Amino acid sequence: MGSTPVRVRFAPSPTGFLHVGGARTALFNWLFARHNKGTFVLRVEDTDSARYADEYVEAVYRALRWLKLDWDEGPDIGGALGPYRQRERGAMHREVAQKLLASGAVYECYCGSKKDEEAADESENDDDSSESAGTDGAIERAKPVCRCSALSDAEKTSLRAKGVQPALRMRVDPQRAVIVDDLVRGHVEFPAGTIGDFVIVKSDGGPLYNFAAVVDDHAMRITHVIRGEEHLANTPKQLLLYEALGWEPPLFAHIPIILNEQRRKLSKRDGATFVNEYEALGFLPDALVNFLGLLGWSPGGNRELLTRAQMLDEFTIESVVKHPAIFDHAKLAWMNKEYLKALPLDELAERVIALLEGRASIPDRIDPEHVRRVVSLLHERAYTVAEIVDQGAYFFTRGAVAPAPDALAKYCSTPEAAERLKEVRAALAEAPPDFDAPDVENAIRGLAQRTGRKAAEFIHPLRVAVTGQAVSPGIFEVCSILGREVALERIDALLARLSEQRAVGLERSR
RNA sequence: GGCCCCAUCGUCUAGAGGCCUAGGACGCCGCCCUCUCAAGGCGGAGACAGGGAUUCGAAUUCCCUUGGGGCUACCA
Repeated sequence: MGSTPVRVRFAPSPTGFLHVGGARTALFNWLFARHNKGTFVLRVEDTDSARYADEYVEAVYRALRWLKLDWDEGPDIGGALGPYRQRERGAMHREVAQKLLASGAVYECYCGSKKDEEAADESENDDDSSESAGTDGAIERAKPVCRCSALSDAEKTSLRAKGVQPALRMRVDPQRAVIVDDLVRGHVEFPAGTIGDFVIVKSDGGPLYNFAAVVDDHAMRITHVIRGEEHLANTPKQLLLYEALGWEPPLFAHIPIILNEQRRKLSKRDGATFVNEYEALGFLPDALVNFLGLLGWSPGGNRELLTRAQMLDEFTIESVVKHPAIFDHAKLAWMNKEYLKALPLDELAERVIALLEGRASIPDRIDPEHVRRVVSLLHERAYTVAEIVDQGAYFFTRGAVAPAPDALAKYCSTPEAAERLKEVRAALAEAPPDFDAPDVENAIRGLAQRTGRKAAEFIHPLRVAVTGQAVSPGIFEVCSILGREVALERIDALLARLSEQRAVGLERSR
């Protein structure tokens, strides 16, 4: 088909942990590359020294690896078109900048940063507010015109003598228009007048995003730039650069942004937003990938649960939707639950143990065989691995459990409940030595039959006794897994507590 | 403010002029099962933002309005 092999890149800026939005962008790039048998490049955009932190580069690798999105070229593994860390590409950036300066496409600008300007502004004027509208003063403020393009050589040298270092500014013809033919958005036209002469190299010599991205994408022979929609407005600037350089631009695909429940760009305040947080909460990477893949893309039809292979097989840019998507935690949770249910018990048990072992105080009952049995009961009741650990806390320790107040109130508030519990205790004490689930069941059902009561009358207090909670998996299995010794011990503990409470209650009512 | 993008159930989406009295999934509600909770089964409520135009026919095309979002840095 296409004569040129596909090359795409994911170019995160390591100023924080990998965001789910970034992960989704990485995923789409990866899917596109793999679907087209192309190359997936990882490039680290670390030119903003103010915000960049080295540890975050590692965090990005880690998150990507956890998601199993493998890259073919990158800072860690190298590649023919490196280096893949933007700050190591300074020489090339400078060279291209010089070329642009020599051709007259850019000019030196001595205005100083906008920040300085604003600071100066604030100290003077203000308060002429609204009424100056309509005059061209208002227009000028909206899009300040830089006059440096008209500076004479003499003026430049004198400025430089004063120690003013110039930035490099792109000359943009305000009359023209720039057209972006986007793979997902179609034909988009930008009046260049609204772009203005933009800076490509800071006065300290550092390249700016739009410039560095163009130079690097070209050098790395990127064929398709797949990135978030927030970059759509940057694209005309980059296209202008390609044009000035005489380079053929890549194809662009701007994928919809991910919003929070408030319809805002996802931010830290929206609960978990970083990939590593999902890892820590016990989400499964395949589930996250499945969920993220369906945010802004659909294979068509009614399928929801897709394997990586299926996604990879069917992914096309054309089927990416245009509208933003809200990150729905409830649906992710459901999806994770589905993956949890499908996960082999051994593997789930390993994950549970890993989580348990990471706890400050490691519980005393986490041998693999035992955990496997526990997990077989809990794996279809929990949304995350972390939930299994929490819900099953009473399984991982031999000691007594503190009953939850609501459970106590619901099932153990009457003297009858204590009576039933005593009877259960006796019945369980006499159950067959294997103490497997049917043994427990027979013991309790038999007891119910003998006494003419409903099994539930025995089961509920028993559940509170052995789990401390009003809800749990089937009680017969729970007791069996816990073992007779632990079960009886916990029943005794509750019984003791109940009679104590009763004594206090009588005391009070006196 | 300016420029740009977007617009189907609460949410993710299917839908590329008649197949749509708009389908699926999550969530929600009810019933069944049942020792509680899940799981499972069955059923239910729930959307084409509004207005024009084109057409025999519009969720699907065009225009306007409204609404939402993004960008507007010597950040990326």
